[in-house]
Amino acid sequence: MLELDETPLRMTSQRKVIIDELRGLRTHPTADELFLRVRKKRPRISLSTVYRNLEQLAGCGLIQKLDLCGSQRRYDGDTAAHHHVRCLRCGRVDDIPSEAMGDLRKGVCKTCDYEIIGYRLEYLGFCPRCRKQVRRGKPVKPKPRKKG
Amino acid sequence: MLELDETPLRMTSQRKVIIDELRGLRTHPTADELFLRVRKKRPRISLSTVYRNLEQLAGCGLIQKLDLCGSQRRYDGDTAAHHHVRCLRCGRVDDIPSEAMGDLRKGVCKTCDYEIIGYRLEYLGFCPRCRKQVRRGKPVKPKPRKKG
DNA sequence: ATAATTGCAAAACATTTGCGGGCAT
DNA sequence: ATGCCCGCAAATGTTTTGCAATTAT
Repeated sequence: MLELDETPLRMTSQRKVIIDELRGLRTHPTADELFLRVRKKRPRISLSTVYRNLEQLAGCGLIQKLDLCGSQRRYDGDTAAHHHVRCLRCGRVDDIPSEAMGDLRKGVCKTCDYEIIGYRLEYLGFCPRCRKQVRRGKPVKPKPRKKG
Repeated sequence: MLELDETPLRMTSQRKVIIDELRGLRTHPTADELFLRVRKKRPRISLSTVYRNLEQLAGCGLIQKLDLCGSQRRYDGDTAAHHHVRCLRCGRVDDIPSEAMGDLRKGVCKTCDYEIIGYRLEYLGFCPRCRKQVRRGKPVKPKPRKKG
């Protein structure tokens, strides 16, 4: 597993607590959930520091930013590609172990223990127009920050 | 297809323009994208009216609220369940026609004409804890609005 | 020493809500 | 006439950013 001291990032205590806490969880917390936990160990830490670090750690490949349902982004200490289950009632998010993938019809999934109601599938790629732009070397820029 | 006059909603001109515009698009606009278009026909309409109507129309089943990648919610005039492709460069979202589902490996999808880079799969259901709550009749409430 | 990083405050964004007046029924 | 709905403005919730002080290198 990639470690903090193998990156260009400085090893601050805040950073270390953030990454340790995140890696110790299997629930893929939002930034503010993580903030509440981290604050128990470092009471003076700020929410911006948490956000900033999550961004940087994801940029270095030490953690993964998730873009799932819901209004808040979630973060994952496991950088391997895998899928997730989200609870429709409490919002908790867990991993789908690869062994469970065959077991995901309606009803209770034996391996992940969720009652599966449905799923959401979104493909990602380049539309016809952008394919050309990308081939011509124009960079992938997601969309200007506001006001067109 | 379900129509406006079959719902308890009043048939205001704003509402009609919103639903017509949305149904005429295949790109699943965000609220503000739709607002810009609708404003050409009704220059005095407000963004809140667009949001409020999208919410109500989705509640009545005339349109569909989408919860895809990205920071903004998108809306779909087609209420049938289906999947989507999102362009990683411009953010455009299109339908995946069901005939295309077999054609979605890496490379250019013949039917939808996107270059497919990957996909995102999220299962939805009830976690072990909430399963019990739901069985006891406790309602599905997503999470209190803020401040615990 | 120097440059990255922090905490705080404020800005930026996306969405929702309160209200008084207007319009569909 | 009733009350749903509109536009406007303000509030809310999430994430980002500017800045001066602090800290890892």
